[in-house]
Amino acid sequence: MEEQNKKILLVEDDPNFGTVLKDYLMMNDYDVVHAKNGMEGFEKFKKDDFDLCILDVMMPYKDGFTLAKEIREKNTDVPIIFLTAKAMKEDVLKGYKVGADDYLNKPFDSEVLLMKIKAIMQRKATDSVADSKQFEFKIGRFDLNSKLRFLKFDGGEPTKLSPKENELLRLLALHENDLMPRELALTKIWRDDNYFTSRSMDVYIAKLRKYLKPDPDVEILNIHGEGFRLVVNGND
Amino acid sequence: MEEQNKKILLVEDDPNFGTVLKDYLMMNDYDVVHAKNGMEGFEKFKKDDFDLCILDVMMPYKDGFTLAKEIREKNTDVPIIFLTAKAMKEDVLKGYKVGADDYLNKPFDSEVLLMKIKAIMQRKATDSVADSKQFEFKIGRFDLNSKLRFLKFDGGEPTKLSPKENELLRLLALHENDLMPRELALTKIWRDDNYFTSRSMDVYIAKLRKYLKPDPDVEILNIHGEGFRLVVNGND
DNA sequence: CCTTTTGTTAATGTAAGGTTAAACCTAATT
DNA sequence: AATTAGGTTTAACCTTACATTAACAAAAGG
Repeated sequence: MEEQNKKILLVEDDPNFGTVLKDYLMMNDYDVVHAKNGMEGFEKFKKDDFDLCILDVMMPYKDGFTLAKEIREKNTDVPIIFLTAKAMKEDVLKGYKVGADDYLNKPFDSEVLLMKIKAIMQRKATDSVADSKQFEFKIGRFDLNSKLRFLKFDGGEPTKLSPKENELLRLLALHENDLMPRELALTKIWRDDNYFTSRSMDVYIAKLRKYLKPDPDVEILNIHGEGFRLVVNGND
Repeated sequence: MEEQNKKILLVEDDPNFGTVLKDYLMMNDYDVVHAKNGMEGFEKFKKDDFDLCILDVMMPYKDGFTLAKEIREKNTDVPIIFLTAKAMKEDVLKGYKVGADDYLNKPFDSEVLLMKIKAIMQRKATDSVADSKQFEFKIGRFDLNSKLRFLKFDGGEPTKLSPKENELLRLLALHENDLMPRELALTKIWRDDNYFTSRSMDVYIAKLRKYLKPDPDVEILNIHGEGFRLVVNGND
């Protein structure tokens, strides 16, 4: 099979500008889905898998940041580029906190945008080839469905997991029996590594341990100063 | 564990601005090497491993782009951020072509730079997990897993090792049956060779001997004034 | 011997992790 | 507008893990 075009979600309320941009991107071999506001953007995001999101910051109903946060809850990896008219410092900072990959001030040159897109895609390509699209895990007698965010014990009633619980358990599961470095979880899930996020993470470890208690063969061990290790005994 | 600070190469010809920026970065826990021009920048780059390069574009003798190209020839991965006074489109494009990770126009807000650095480092954090060196050793009837920091006797329950215990035993294992000079451990693990670190090391030797007691064929011998020797009897 | 080096144990101080509850925030509902 | 609910962060307090230092005993080696 030939290489699939990259899919871009473009959320931009200005119909003229949006359409022009969409056409321009499509001319450059990207598949583009254009949403006219934050609401619609989120709906479309849920329905499909995108390689990149380009979000206007100022939109009616739901601004770009809010949308980005919702997107991040569903998907921690997809790159996000913000478009903004004003280059307010707080806005930029806010953007990076939500996990922006880049930032563009309107009006911008479309070629520049194209280069940024290329650069980001390249990073993704080299970056996380490995930690792929894996969403289902067997953890001892548990089944974790990371896409639907639930945890089942012995095929019984599923326990719902919050986004953070889910992401953390997923990261641990990806490294089953191996070290999952603190730093990794903090940068990937919390997008910041400081005293508070670190404490927050500990709180979540406690929650997960509680969830995992039913199976005595499953445990989360700490490696002092390094990180955590999800071990499943009895299958070695 | 002594978490290593990230190392940044800063190449900036304006002495005032360069110094201020360097200090600011160092205050934020980065190790910064400051070069005053492209030539010097490349020399310093070759001499060390950096996690990030911040290059001024306009510099005498060798501009930022040329330097970036040379850096890319040596290292395809290290992230590069360009600083530039003028926001010429061609420059931006040129930058991305050379493989820039980001682009900042002077004057810029230092907090913004900090966020960009963080964002870039986060992206990098993902792939650095995998690199496997030598972490597993068989020592008589023991198995040392130096990555997960545990020691197993006869495949039984693993004993957890502290970072220092682990490093020291690993060094001994690397020199199994051979002399492991005091000085080596002190400079590699304690990063200082004086009376106190030396005594500290002796304390750790005592701890290791205790751990290794279960196997009578394994012992740590002292070579007076020289160092220690991890010997495994019965397999020669 | 008698000085230096090493062996060992215990005491101390600090940092990291564990746990629980309260505070906070935002979205959804009344 | 006020309330509620879910999710997350912050705070407080406690426990455990580590590394260093001190103190004293025992070997080594000139």
